[in-house]
Amino acid sequence: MIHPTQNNRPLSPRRQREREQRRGEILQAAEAVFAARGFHEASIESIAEAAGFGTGTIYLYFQDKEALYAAAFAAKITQMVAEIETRTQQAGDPIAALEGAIRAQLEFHEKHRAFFEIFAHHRPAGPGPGSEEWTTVRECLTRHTALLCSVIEAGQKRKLLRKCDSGRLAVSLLGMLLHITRDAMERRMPEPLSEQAAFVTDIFLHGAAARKAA
Amino acid sequence: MIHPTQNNRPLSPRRQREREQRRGEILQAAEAVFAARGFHEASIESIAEAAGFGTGTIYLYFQDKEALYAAAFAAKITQMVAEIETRTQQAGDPIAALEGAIRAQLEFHEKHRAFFEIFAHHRPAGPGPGSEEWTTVRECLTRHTALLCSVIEAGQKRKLLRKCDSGRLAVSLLGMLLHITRDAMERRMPEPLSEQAAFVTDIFLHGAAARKAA
Amino acid sequence: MIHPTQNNRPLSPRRQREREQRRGEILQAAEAVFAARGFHEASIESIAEAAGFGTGTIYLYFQDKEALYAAAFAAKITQMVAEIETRTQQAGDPIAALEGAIRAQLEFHEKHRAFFEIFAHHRPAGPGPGSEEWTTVRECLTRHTALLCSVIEAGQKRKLLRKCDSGRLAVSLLGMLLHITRDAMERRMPEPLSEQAAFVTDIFLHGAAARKAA
Amino acid sequence: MIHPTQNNRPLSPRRQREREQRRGEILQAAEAVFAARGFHEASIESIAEAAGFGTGTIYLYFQDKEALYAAAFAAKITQMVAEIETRTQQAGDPIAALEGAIRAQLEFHEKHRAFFEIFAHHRPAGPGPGSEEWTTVRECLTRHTALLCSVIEAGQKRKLLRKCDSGRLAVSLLGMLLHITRDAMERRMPEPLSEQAAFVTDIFLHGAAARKAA
DNA sequence: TATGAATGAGAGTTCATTCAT
DNA sequence: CATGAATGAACTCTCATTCAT
Repeated sequence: MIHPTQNNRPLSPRRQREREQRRGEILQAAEAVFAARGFHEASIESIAEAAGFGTGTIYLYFQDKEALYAAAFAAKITQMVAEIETRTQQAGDPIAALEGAIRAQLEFHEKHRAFFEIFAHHRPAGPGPGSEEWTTVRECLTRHTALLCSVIEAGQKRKLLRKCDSGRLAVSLLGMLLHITRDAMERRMPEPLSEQAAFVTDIFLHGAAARKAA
Repeated sequence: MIHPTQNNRPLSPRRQREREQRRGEILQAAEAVFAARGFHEASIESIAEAAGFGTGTIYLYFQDKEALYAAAFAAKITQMVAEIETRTQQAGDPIAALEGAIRAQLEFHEKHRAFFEIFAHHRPAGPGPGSEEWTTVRECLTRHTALLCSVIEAGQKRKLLRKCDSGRLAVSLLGMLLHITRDAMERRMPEPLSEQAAFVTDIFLHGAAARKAA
Repeated sequence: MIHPTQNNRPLSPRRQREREQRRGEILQAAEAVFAARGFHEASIESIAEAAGFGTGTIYLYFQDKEALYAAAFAAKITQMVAEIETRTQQAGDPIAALEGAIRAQLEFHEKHRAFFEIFAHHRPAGPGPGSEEWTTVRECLTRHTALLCSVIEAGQKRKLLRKCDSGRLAVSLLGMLLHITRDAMERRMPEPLSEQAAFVTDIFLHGAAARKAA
Repeated sequence: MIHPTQNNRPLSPRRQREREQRRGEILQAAEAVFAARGFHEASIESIAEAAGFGTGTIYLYFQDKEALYAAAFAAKITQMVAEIETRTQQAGDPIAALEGAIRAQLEFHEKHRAFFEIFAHHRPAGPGPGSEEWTTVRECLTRHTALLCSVIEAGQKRKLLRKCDSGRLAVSLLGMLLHITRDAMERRMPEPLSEQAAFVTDIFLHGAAARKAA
């Protein structure tokens, strides 16, 4: 995953650690700049400066701009997935886990608005031949969906959720979350996104149809 | 809406028609190229070539690249909204209208895969001060959401749908549709998207929760 | 001088006159636009519009933009030379003629400020191989200098002016006039240029040195 | 005055010197190309090539084409003013200083014919709001006139020159010098310009009028 | 290893000029 | 003759990437 140095002999653990350290700093700067300006508007130079390195240095750690972007992207998603996972594990039952996941994701979107803008707008270009840099990203996204899937499947096992393709359910739920966030941002809505967690959970579980009189 | 030629006196109907014709050709080419490559990667030259015109010609019809993009975008969305609207009007009751809208949109996504890529990915950057070219686009998107809203509200009036913020419902539904499409495309799923219409309708109406024994 | 039509057979006097008429209109528009915007900033289209013709029409009367510029330039200079000449002929003696010429030129500069800006700034590029369009212009400028020369020579014949190279004197005088105008314009001096006529005449005739006590 | 690199921390003296060096090379190339072709006809690419750099490099040293032009212009004028000043300081009395200034300027025109073309032709467009790049240029030109003024005023103090607006006198003299040069160049006169120094001095001091019998 | 000056391909855009109508 | 839509070469300027130090 790490951009290979010219020289292939193994780095000392010390070197290795330092390298990871620097890579991390760059990633963090990259995330901030990409989030603030978007992919095309963010220049390598500005990222380097933000990270406190020279321009050329970036290329010692990342193949090119796309790879850096993909790496930053992946790192962020990974972090989000982790946060969501933590929350689901704290829940007592599958329904609570689901609501936890929903809430966690909305909170994450909220805490990382700028990133979300990019996340929502500049994604890997189609399935295409796929520039291999995106592979990692796609894997992260897959893990994200998979996480929701497993929560849903847990609910299905306990007969709390309908028996139907959990993948489709996960994708649908995710779509709701993403678009609700996008909408809130486009309309600059002031109230916290997480306030919509209950609504989303409710709709996802019980639907929009009026309940028949019992 | 049409980029004015320097000269403001009215064109002969003949000229007028030809102008619209050419404008349309350019828009079509632009849509294809933008969809295939994305905004930044699409060059004006490639669009001009695709349209069978010289580079400079584009600028006789559109202020600049952004305006062209916005126009292509808006044209497409307008078309989609129209198709959905038609379908909802053919339906007998609000629930059928809802399913019609869902199906129509998925079919549209399917028929215009390439466009969808940008539709989903390169949207106006934030609500911001907005580079006025986007105003049209935003209006179209708003009309799209509004259309879904009105269908939902019709259902609410007939007590077929729950009484809750129709906007939120519309946004949620839209999110499901968008993300399901995205997912299908990213995974190059072969079966037609419209096959998922029933599923989406069902989930949207009745939710994912297991139904209590009646 | 007139840009040849495809067809070389002589035009009817009627046609001929109309042609000259149109050419004149274009020249006038060109002068105005060039003066207002400068050579490079003035577009053929704007000139055509100002003249009330189509863009292409310009090319029926002038080879290209440079030729048009040169023609407009020459026309203006010709006009200026004519005005100066008239004034010198009204004068009783060579000294008065000289002052008349000076005053006439300053007045012309003043009345045609915008033109002067261009006149002073965008002149034929060097002596170079000389793009033949400029020949006319150079001839006009030569006639201008020659006019001053003849006035000076008249003064010399009457022993009112020193016997020395009249050409050099003329060029020096012209330089004073041009630069005084330029200076006044650059400093946006409000008082009329022609007020400097007496000063220039005095300096040109008697020099800047203090006069010895007689 | 030097176009700042993004990074504002001070460069090492070494770097600093090299930077100045390169900047100088570019300026020199720019001067040559601008002089040969004029502002609009000179392309950045041609200047870069003449300087032996890549196109982009120019922009590391100058904001844009205008700034480069202004810088080249200003550098040259500064040099001219310096040469003239030196010469005036070597002179024993104001009259000799005046003649020195005249001779020095003519010599400079001669040595830098190509530059003179633009000096004389492409000056800042009007005083206008002024595209701030020109400020430097205007200051230089002002210093030039001021230098002549001070020489003239010295002469006036010693009663060697008439008591009259020194500014007007300076402008007049400058006009003579500029136009004499222009005329010589347009007519490709072979003899050195500096040969006209005595003539100009004489005319400027004593005028063109025939001297009354003493 | 880190740097950042240099690069140059490539972008969007303009406009003098042409030519089918 | 007159037109003005179409053209495309040419422009300025940017920025990802390289490489000598």
